Amino acid sequence: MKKLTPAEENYLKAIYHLLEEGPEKVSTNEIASLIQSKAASVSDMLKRLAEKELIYYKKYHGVSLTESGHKTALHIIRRNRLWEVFLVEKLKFNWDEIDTLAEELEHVNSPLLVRRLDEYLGFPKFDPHGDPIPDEFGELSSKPRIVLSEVRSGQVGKIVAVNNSSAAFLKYLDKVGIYIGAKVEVLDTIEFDGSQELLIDGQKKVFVSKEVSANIQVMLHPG
Amino acid sequence: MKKLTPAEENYLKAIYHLLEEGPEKVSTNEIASLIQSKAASVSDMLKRLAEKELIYYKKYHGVSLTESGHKTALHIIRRNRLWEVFLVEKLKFNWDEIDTLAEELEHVNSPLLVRRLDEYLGFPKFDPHGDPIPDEFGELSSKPRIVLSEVRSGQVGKIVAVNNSSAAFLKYLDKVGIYIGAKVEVLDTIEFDGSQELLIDGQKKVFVSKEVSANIQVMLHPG
DNA sequence: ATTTTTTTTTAGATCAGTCTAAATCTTATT
DNA sequence: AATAAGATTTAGACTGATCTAAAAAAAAAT
Repeated sequence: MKKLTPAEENYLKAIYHLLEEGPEKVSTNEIASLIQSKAASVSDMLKRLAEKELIYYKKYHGVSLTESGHKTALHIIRRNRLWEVFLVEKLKFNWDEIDTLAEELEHVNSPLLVRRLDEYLGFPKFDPHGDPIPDEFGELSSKPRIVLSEVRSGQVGKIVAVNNSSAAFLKYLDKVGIYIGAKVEVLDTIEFDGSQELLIDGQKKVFVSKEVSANIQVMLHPG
Repeated sequence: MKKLTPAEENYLKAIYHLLEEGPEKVSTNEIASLIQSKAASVSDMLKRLAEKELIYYKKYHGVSLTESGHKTALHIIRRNRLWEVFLVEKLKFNWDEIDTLAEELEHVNSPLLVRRLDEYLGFPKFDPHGDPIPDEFGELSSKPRIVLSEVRSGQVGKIVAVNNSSAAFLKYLDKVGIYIGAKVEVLDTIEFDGSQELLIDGQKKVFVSKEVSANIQVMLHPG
């Protein structure tokens, strides 16, 4: 486990996030578009990451993470999300201002610093976006929460939290029958605007905009 | 005031620190030895910094900071020292563990982040080493404190604080006649081990080890 | 005032990271 | 199955940052 450059860390993180969406391979172009670079640059980097045994890479056939790459990605994500908590909880940033800052802070790689920060923040389990924070061993301590807008059609989950507690928002949820603990199935996602058709508790169908679904946290495969 | 690379920031900071020692020009070799690189690398970088009008640079004749370079250096130092305070005050690091971490954190350059951090820390005026923290405008809010071990022979100052408040340390200071407010002149510094011969209040001569003098803060040119 | 020593700069390489443009491989279409 | 379309990789170039070795300039010593 040698030290990685910030660029290498960013690629790993991107691959992890793309794999999170479901597929077991991600393509060069997908990575390029996510990290806003060009396919040629990605190709280059993939060779380096493969050499370090952080990814499985077969030319022209996409990549996936090795055990080591997966663990490393989770450590990077851990740092990122702990800093996000710090920025929001301690420095009073809004949760929409923290992404670029956390992206920079996450590359300061000192296990001791991360441990102390974690402790200082009270060992938070979720970041301000509702995403889970991996523990010191790269383990997600609980079933991952996911934002409803990122749940794919056909998947079923349970609503566990909202990211926006304004009166207007909560009143709206109440009106359409969405509440914490409700079972929710995504029936359809409109690609054009990201809006979704939902089935609440197996009975009521509702249509919600992406602005709404992006503020609702879901736990997949509820018991 | 465009964004600088971490390397550029490190060079600026190094030049600033060397100029702080008194001279109005610093040499390529001095910089190289401070930042642990080679003269050739420094030469290269100096060209770039001169191009950006951060330093005055005349080949073979050393460098000094321009107004803009000076201000920039102070901003970098501000970030560095605020993070040092954070690491010690909030994350409970010892003041000897923070240097490399602060070196990395200082390169995250976001004015808003720095302002919020400053506020969160209660607008500290000195870092854990006793060095002053420049304000938002790059101004040192008070006469700079300096650690006694860094005072050169011949200079005179006033003792203003100690960094170590252990009973054993304070008892020792008392015994040799060192106290807060005492006038101190550095008569001699032994290069071998950094120990110093001091003249306290123009009367008493004492010999102190570097471990001792590194824990004593002095204000130069007392009134 | 030469010569020697030291310091500094240049020249030329290397590495990481990126790009554009061209070549190559895969996949979809006919 | 041949070809066109699309994705991916290579080739070659550039920037930033570094290095070693050689050349050049300044300072010190004779």
